[in-house]
Amino acid sequence: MNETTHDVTAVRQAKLAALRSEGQDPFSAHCEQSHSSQEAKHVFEQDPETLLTVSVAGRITAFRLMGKAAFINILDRDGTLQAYVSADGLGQEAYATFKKLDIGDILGLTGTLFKTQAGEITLKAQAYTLVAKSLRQLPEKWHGLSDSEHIYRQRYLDLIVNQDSRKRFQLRSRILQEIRRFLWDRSFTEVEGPVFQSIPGGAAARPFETHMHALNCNFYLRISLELYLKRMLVGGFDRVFEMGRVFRNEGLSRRHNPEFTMIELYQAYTDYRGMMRLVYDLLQHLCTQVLGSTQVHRPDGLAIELGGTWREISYKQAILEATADSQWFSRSPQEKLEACKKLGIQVDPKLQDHEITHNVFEKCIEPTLIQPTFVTHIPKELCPLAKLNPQDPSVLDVFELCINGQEIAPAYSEQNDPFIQKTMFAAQVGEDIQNMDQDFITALEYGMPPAGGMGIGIDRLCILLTGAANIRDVILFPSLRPVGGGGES
RNA sequence: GGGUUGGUAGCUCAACGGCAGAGCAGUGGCCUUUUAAGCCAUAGGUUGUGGGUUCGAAUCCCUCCCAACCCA
Repeated sequence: MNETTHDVTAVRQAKLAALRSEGQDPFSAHCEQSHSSQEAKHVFEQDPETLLTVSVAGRITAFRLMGKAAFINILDRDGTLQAYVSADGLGQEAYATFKKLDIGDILGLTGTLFKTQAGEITLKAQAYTLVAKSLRQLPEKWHGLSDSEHIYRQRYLDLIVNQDSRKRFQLRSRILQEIRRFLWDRSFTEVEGPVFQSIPGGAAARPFETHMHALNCNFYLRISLELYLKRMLVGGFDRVFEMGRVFRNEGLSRRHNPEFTMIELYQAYTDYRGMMRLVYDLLQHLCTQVLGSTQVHRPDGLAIELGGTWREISYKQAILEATADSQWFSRSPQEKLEACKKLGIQVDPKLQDHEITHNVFEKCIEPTLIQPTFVTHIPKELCPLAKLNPQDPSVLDVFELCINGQEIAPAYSEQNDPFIQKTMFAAQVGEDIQNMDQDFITALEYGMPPAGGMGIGIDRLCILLTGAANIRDVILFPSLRPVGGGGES
């Protein structure tokens, strides 16, 4: 190398050019992978005597060169494998070329397995193929990447060098897999509703708007999965679920990303009580199948126990306890606002009566619900899609499952009376009658079976189960402002 | 939207008004059981951006950009 040795990219491009001039393809398409790193270790442990030839492939993450031999670490989908590469094994000529490889290059390696003096299962290389020359320098091996912006913008680097991150996203995939398996085992059908909706229903949230040229009209991105899954109930799919992305054009925070993943499921001929059992069983399934434990730990070390019996409390009871006021629900809005001040929470005085109470729930109660808690029977004003409780028609036959100070899963006895549903919608949309999903009412008029329904925030569930501190730690590519501050102000 | 903190070599971090440094990575050597390999040598900087104060600015002040945390 010459005067440009300080520029790593230039050095590597020179190496690339040298390989090409020798007639080698630095991006060879051919590479055999008979075993992953962990599979290779496993077969060796099963039978250390037989000299089995294996082919592994992956990225060089460490290069320890010692004259006529070198140890390298190869990173692949399930971990790392050490390889021992020597002039003896490869031949003088191939070894001379091998020595010029870099950390970051992707290789295929073929050889036999052995155990080093230090006891590590290692591949003794007989041949290698360079399949991708890396032209850029990887982040440091020991500290990895720690700059959060860098981690989110170039997640691929985070995944290469930060093993915690790699494991967390593998765990997320396992969680999704086991949720599906759990529901498939209970005869649920997975379906897919529309992302573009002319009336974004099923929740109260500010939607994203977009224009569809083919139909020359505006659509919203869905904010919930609910109304189309209920149409599936009408259509006779009496156990359905959808797991997918929903979009809410609201704030970003430690707990919110504008696009996030939800699962919603609907089971006919049951109710919110059935959903309680289902979500409990689901969490037990995830604990045993994915975590191997019913206990999870937050970043601050606090333990959350997901086994055993979960606490259940009614919304009203929770409010009475939090406010220490047995007459709370007969107080005037002014009295409630005064009480909120004493509780130390800021509440917008323009809010309606039930919204003031709900502020108490969100700010004083929900954050304290660390261990799993079913909060049942929320006031009817908070949701238009659930059935009223027959004994107390001011509340709904619903629960919100709270864990880790967050709402993880709301579930309802679903409203299937088209007259009540229409009244509830009308109260919600007020004058904006065109914002009512009339086709949904029509569907209910054909008859929807009684059903229990539930939504689970997958990202929050992953935060809980992986012990993550931030929603961005469980979303591969979280929403960020484009580099250079693109877009309007 | 408000407040706080941060942005320095490829990465992780020092320097906090007076010559911009270290470790790893890189480059050139030595080294056939290492594993944050080791030893010797060596290159690498428009200190996020634009302005200001100053004899002198990475450092102090202001604008803007990006991010994190807290609050709304």
